Amino acid sequence: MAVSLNRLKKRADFLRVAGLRRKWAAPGLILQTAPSTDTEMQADSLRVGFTVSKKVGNSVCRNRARRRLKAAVGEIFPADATPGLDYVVIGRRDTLDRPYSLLLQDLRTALKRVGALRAVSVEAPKEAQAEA
RNA sequence: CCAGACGGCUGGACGGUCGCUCUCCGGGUCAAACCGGGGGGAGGAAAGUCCGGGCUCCACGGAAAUACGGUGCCGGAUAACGUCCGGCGGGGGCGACCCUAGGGAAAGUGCCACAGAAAGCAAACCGCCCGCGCCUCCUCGGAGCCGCAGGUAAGGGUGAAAGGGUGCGGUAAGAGCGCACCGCGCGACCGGCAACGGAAGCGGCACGGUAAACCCCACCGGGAGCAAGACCAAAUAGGGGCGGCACUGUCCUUCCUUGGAAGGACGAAACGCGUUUCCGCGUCGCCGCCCGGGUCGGUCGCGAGAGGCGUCCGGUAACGGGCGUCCCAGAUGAAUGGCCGUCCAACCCCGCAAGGGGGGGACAGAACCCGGCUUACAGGCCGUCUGGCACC
RNA sequence: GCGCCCUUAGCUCAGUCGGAUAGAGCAGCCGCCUUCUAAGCGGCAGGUCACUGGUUCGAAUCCAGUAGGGCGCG
Repeated sequence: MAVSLNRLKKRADFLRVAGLRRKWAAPGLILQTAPSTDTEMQADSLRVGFTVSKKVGNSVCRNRARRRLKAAVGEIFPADATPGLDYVVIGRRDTLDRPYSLLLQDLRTALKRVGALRAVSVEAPKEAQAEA
């Protein structure tokens, strides 16, 4: 079943997700997660935010990196990401040149290593919460 | 054909698939959400934010002045400009053409290091020369050393710059002292709207440079910026009003009908929490409705414009005018794309060549809008012109 | 959107209302001292003064334009 995606927009949310330090750095991207604080959110939805800093390049490069990440998230998250969490995807310099198939793999492994991959069953989020 | 100068245009193409945003139509809904279909969707620089405007708010009696900042040959264009066009002066190039912050230094002040005698008003270090004095030599005419008083700016030397240059005359030596030419200053008059150009004649020549040093003169500038500004408006906590329920004691003040109402102070009680007594903490009415300020959020501002294209007319041109035609991005953690395929260029390699292989698009992303400037940029195309070579 | 500042040796900074050799400390190299090292002493080298133009006789300094970096306000 698919999950509906919402956008993370507040600076405070980004800081909160980064502050939990639950992250995985893949060659093409970095993924951070945290339990969502949005109580009104529905059970089958999640929130994603994107960060591409000036280290990546000028505005054309940053825009392109963010669009590729958006496309990758739109392809993978509805089926494979655990709902009820907030995610932050951070672009790197290699996001621009990395082949798209590898970028998708990066996102899957990042979801797995961060403990938010739905295909690994329901155990993973509990472990993650226990660690936190 | 080679080399070069100037101006303009362009800034990959096609297809598949999955998406985003705005809008229109149809369906759907109380209204939305949503579904289907059609259409629009980054740039010449969107950039830097260096100027000029529109727009909005604030301030202000029209405004002027001071301070501060800016501009700075002349004329024109323009809403305006530090922009553009045309012209002038100066410099560079064989040339097409290019560069040029280019007002005022006799309004005043400052500075011109080192070197040099002297650096801004004339002055005189080594020199040169006349005269006088002393001494020496002597072919008895003079020559030389030293000193004193003067005359000089030719020569030497310093410097970025030393108060016109060259030649002839002249003189004790010299000197615009005189003359010729060149330069310089003033300049009647002529041409030009002007900047400026030409120029008879006059002047023996003075008035160094620096204003991107202070400054003077002329002109321009009120301040802030779409996060401007306007509107709608949640939860929570304050403020105000109305109504209902509850309302224990003492004291004080005020008002009115034995009693009650309003406000204030004090303590207690009550209620809630900590299991209870004790003790501690919290509450001083509670509930409902309405009003106002205001935050998150949302809507407007927000794209028909100093607009694009075509054509005609005026103007050397910048530009202006008439007519016709078109509607051409509107996001807000921020859309305009992700992926795949084919092809055409740059570029690299092999080859004398035809060709073959690799490779993969430059700079760069709207944020209220417009006019410029500046900066970045793989390349491609077009036009005008200059110099040279060859041929007719 | 608006306002301001900085760039000088490998590093941290002087010099910034113009004047000819651009300085200081640390670091580096050489020598002295010491059994050796550190410290100390003496010496040496090291600079397109961010870049490009311009003004001036003369520019790190003044002016203009770029590039990079930093700060502040809403």
